[in-house]
Amino acid sequence: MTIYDISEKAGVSIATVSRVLNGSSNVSEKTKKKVLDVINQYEYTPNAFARGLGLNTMKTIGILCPDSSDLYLAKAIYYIERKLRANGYDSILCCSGYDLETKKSSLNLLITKKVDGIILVGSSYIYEKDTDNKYICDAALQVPVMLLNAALDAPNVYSVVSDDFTSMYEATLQMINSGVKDPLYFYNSTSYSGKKKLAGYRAAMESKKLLKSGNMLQLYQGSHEDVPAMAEHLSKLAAKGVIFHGVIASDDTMALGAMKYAKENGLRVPEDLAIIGYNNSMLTDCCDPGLSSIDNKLETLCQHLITTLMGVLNGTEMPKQTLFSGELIKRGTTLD
Amino acid sequence: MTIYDISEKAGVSIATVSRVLNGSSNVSEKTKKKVLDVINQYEYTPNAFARGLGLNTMKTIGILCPDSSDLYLAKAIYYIERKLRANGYDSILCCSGYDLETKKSSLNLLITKKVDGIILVGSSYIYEKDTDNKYICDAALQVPVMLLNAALDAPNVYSVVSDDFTSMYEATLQMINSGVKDPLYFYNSTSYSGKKKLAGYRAAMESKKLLKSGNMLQLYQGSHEDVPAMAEHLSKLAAKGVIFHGVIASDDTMALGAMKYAKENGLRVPEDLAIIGYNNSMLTDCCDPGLSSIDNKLETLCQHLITTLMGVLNGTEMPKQTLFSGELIKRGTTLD
DNA sequence: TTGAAAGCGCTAACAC
DNA sequence: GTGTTAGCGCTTTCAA
Repeated sequence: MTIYDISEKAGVSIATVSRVLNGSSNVSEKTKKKVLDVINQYEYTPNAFARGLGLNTMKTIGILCPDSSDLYLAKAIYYIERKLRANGYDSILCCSGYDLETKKSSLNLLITKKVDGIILVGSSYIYEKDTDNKYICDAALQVPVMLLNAALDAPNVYSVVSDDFTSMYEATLQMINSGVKDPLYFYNSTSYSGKKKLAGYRAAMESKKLLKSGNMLQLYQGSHEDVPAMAEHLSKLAAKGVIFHGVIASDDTMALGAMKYAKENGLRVPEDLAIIGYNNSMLTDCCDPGLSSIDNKLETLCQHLITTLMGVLNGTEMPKQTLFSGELIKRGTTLD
Repeated sequence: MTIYDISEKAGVSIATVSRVLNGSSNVSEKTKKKVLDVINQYEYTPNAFARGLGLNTMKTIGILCPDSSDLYLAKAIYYIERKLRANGYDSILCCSGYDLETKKSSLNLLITKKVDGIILVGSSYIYEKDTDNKYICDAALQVPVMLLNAALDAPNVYSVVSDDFTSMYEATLQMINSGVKDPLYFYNSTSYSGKKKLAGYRAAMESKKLLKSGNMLQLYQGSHEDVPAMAEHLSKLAAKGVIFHGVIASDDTMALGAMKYAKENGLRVPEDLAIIGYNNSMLTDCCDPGLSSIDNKLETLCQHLITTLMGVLNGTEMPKQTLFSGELIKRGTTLD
């Protein structure tokens, strides 16, 4: 069933059918009804490819993320997909992995598919070296590129980020002020946002003249989901004689690693070991006591990102970068 | 830049360019190189819409799931997306929610987009009443429909399921045999697979003549991620005088609810309360002791589902339904 | 208010 | 081994 069939059965031209289909005003009520009746009768739907070819768009946005099964990224994808759909856009999902090369090829693939815009989910897409970020600038030559939780100053690239520096800075201060003078920073990523968080911790510690040893900065490099391995990392550290009465983790999973370490070593939480996580995910309620964690307002970020993207696609001038602040949600793993 | 531009610059016809593009053998090495050089020089990529229009396919599969942020579904989507891509297919992700009406419209949307096949992720798409499943049969009139963890006997519908009945049956027996004579079944879904699990529990209990009260079947109806509410559900139950020394949960999150209940009520796990979860997710390592859980081989299921879909798309005869068995992974929350 | 016709960029059948 | 040409189904300008 094509537009020709409908036009024939309705006794009008294909142009008129097209007008009805696209809600053009220049059609008499009478013809409109006639056409609509035929369309409904035959349950006709226009061919999306032909329409795409004519309009040069299929109203589709490419979502690129390193790993859609990651708790945090999955949540982001969920929000983004829903909000895109509410704006009449579809989303092509593409998991790129964490390698620069596979990221590049995934991004190119998306471009090839003629998406109207691209959303890079997570901070891992931005690299330290400018030359490593060129692949994003290249993509932005074709379609607008949106960054969630990462920032890059380049034409046609828009960034929506959480103020990880300040969140971490304040969380660290709060822990120090509650009496923990030796909080350890436990992280697993040196991505764009990873660096901001680390800097926030450092700044807080240095403002109190408490950063005395590099041992307080612990980079865990195993699997992002392997809680026992995280716990073991801390156990080994303690066995080496490093002393800490608090852990500030770069995400909730890492914080659970600290929880497990505490349990295994007979430490009371928060009295012997205070813990703060990041992301305020469902994991915060999965342990006992509940995990204090930083809420970085993911849904707000996603909402804003989509709003910005829609504006850009409409040709409206939009802010190149937007920053939202986070908030520490206190549960049972912090003192005070 | 179109195929015409390339053909002109290379001094050949568009048919030849098309042949080179599609790896047709009937092109001399010399012309091939000539064309390829021009293509590379101008970084030409064919227009996907035009190709889609001609071939009537964009090699895209629609993935429908109720909630892509759900731990289990997110994992499934991840596997599916990767395996599709490995087979040269893209995926359009669409979150439908849990309502029948929104499921219907999401499914139709996907059809409208002319996807080559549709994957329904999770058992919530299948209803008790046959008439409620008609929307799936309708969709299957257009494109093959794959069901993950649900089954429906209809033309052009293919099902890949985990043997939840047997898994639950054996898990229950194992708990009974370890000495727990009053395990409670704690569930939150009456979906296709939810029913299978429940039936497995019942069968095991009845085989041992242990199912004495409906109180042993506890349906929790709150948020799927609200662990404290789950714990509270059990606390209230215990307060009412219902006695149980084991909990078999329909997923790991529910099991964590039981863990929290135990903690809050000073019960030792597994001595006073044995617990078994389902899905063998990352949550199993998020608590102390580690959660015993049923591994339903999600990656295997997904792999098989994609293989089947690819076969169907190639016109190969494929099994309409495939069943995989699960396995109880014992950790610290079970006796014996 | 309506219709005719020219693209949109590609594939594939057919001719040479 | 290569070129010609007829679609694929729609949108949109231009005439009427």
